Amino acid sequence: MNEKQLEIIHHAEKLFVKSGFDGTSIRDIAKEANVNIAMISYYFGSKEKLLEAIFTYKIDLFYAKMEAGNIFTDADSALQTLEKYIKHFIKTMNINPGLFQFLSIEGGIKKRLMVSPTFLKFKEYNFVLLKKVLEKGFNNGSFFYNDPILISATINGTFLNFQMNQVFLRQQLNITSSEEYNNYIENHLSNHIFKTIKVLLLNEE
Amino acid sequence: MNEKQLEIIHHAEKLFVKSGFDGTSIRDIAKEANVNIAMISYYFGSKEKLLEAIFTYKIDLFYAKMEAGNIFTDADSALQTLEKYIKHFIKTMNINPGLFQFLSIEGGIKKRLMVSPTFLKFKEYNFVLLKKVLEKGFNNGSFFYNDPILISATINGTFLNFQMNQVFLRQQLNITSSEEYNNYIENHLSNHIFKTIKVLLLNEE
DNA sequence: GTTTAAATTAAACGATTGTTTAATTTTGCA
DNA sequence: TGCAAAATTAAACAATCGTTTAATTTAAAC
Repeated sequence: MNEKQLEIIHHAEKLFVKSGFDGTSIRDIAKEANVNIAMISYYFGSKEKLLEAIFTYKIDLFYAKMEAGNIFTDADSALQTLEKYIKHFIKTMNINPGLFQFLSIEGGIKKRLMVSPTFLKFKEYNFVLLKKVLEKGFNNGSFFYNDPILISATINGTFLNFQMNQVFLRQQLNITSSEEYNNYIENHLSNHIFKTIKVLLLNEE
Repeated sequence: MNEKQLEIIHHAEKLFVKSGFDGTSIRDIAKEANVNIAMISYYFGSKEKLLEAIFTYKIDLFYAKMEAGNIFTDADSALQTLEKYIKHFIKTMNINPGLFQFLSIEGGIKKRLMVSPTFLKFKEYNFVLLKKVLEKGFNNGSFFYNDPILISATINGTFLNFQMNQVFLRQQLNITSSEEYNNYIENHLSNHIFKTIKVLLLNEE
């Protein structure tokens, strides 16, 4: 991918996050990326193909960053691995603030199932990874709540809530800058999610 | 509101949930609701005003249903009130499956801040209600995790995740019908969310 | 039964949509 | 330098968008 294509992807993503796929026009993107309207069809084929290209590009970057995290270390306890996973996941996802929200919305739109395969694979990847993270704890008997589906729903959902609810939450938290908000997510929210899952897993009853 | 207006609202909501606001045309709505295109402008003024009307209509219904729940009973413990709240919230919200997702997406779209006041009030309402639910437990010293913002993020987020992730989750859970899925949400998911918040609140460390 | 207002319709409005065309410029290689 | 391929452009394409118009039908009030 050349520089111009990356420029298009970058600005298209920004606009898609802000206004949604259907709420963003090719001309909006062309203007923002400072390219001719025809260049988008020229490089990507169509608006939908551009969406797909953004999906695969961003998701591949995510995969690479996640692998680079080296979450699994034999010396770590199951709980330590879980903490590493949650914090690394949020940090990695938060490199592009709003991306997770965008992926979730557009990947979930029922009328646009065309992009879903890439997104389903992405969800599958995260789910399999989480199951692997939880495995050790279940096997050695230190984790008691064996339901990866509900656990992943809570991790992803809580994080997603902080992206979709930004206006309200920033108001409540009295946070004015985006940087401060992202810091809150990577620190306080990370800790909250980890603690929540931790007490859930360790509770014996 | 007369019968025809309700018909428009009903079908517009259905289509908005499926395809998003920008992904749904006035003609789509008119066709589905079996009315002339001009009737929408005639009754609601514009497409955006229709969106606003759906917001207020559905949210007002939600308020009424929530109040009818009579969550607060002096005889109940703080934990029992919390359980009632979570289960009643999900049951009420799930009367219109996908509505919470739709409200979250369209109410959060940054370029459409015009509808936000209604939605911000709705969030405020839910937040204040949850704070009231948690109050007793904090006051009598039985709850130890005093952070309503993060707690509400986990409750709402986990529930939202089950709406946005429907395709993937139904595949994982091997659920084929929508009814079965909604039952799962109102039973298993409700229990999961309650248990998660419960152990989080009761943990002393 | 007549009158007045409300409801409903088909048609047209200009603006915007995603995409394509055909012409021109730039680039990289022989 | 000359040439073929790639990149870039402005313009036009038909389709669709939300909205309005003006004419007609239906309903309600007197």
